[in-house]
Amino acid sequence: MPVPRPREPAITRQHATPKPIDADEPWMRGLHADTGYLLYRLGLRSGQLFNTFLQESGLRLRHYAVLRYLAGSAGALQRELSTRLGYDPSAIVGLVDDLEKLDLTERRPSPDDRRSKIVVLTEKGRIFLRDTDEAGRRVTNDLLEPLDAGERDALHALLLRIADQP
Amino acid sequence: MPVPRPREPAITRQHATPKPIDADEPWMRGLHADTGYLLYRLGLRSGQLFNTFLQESGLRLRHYAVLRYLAGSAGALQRELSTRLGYDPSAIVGLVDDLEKLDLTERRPSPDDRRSKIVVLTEKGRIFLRDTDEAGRRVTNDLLEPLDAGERDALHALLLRIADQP
DNA sequence: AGCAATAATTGTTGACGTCAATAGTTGTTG
DNA sequence: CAACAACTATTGACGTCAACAATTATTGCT
Repeated sequence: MPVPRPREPAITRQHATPKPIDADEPWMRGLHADTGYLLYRLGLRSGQLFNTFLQESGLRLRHYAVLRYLAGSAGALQRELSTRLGYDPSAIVGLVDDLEKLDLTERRPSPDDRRSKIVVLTEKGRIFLRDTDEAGRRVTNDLLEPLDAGERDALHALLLRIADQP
Repeated sequence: MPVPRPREPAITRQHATPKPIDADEPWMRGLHADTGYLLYRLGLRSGQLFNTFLQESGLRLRHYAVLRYLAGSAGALQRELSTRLGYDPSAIVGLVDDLEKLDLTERRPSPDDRRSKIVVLTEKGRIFLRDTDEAGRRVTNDLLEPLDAGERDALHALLLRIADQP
């Protein structure tokens, strides 16, 4: 017996005035009319590319996110990783476990708070990041192939502005 | 007994020359140093935003993608949806099932091939797209808040160039 | 007629997000 | 200072969902 897949989909708003549909309205112009949705779609593609190049090392994008963050901060509480990367605290546990098993990171006790643990990159972790960085850049180059150098910089700058709001 | 979580992560490449690590190398500059990864991250955020506004109608982003695509093509084989949207054929089945249950789309038999089915937007589907379009634009406006109108256009143009490669 | 290729579909498996519960630790406050 | 609330990391359970393999019906090739 087929269980209903999402929890009972239903259209809430009903329209009193069923205006005629105009095929030239902006919302009718195909998949990529909206910047936000376009961004989502490209993000998917980028993520998939990164995943394929990462999988040869046995890690996934989530692990990479942790490593990447640690590269910029030289030590972070797990709590910090959770909030900054947007993963559940319980997810961080497993990720750091995996990284630790590979000697890419290390858990150190916090001096001022015995509850917290500080996750730091090991030397091996830094080497790993350096080595995979080239592969990552190749993926990005592939993705941004239609743009020239100046356009890529412009894009990066614009994206950074969007990313840097809390 | 704790089962190993991913299938045994392992670093393949080993380095013979352990060069010293320079903290100013580009790959050490934190999370958003790479455009591709930054794109992935923003895509995630954008997707989450879209999902929250969609969830009031019981649909998710994938459903929206199908509707959006159909809006631009006036009828598509499921196979076509699969390849163009990048979802597995088996995923399309469920998505179209859901949309059909809401009378937003309709499966019609293909005249020349009895294996294929043509998915088309119903009138209700078009109305749904029109109604949700405004909400979608609000989401995008929110996301692109730090950019002015000209910059948004520039960003959209750049992203389109990237998206329009096969 | 026989056989490979294709479209939609089903089933299965593993990852993932969410939520609740716990142990150890800290800070607060009555 | 003792009781209690808040917080950190962790574990466990549950439902959802996406990727992959296998199946069925149909088509095209030869």
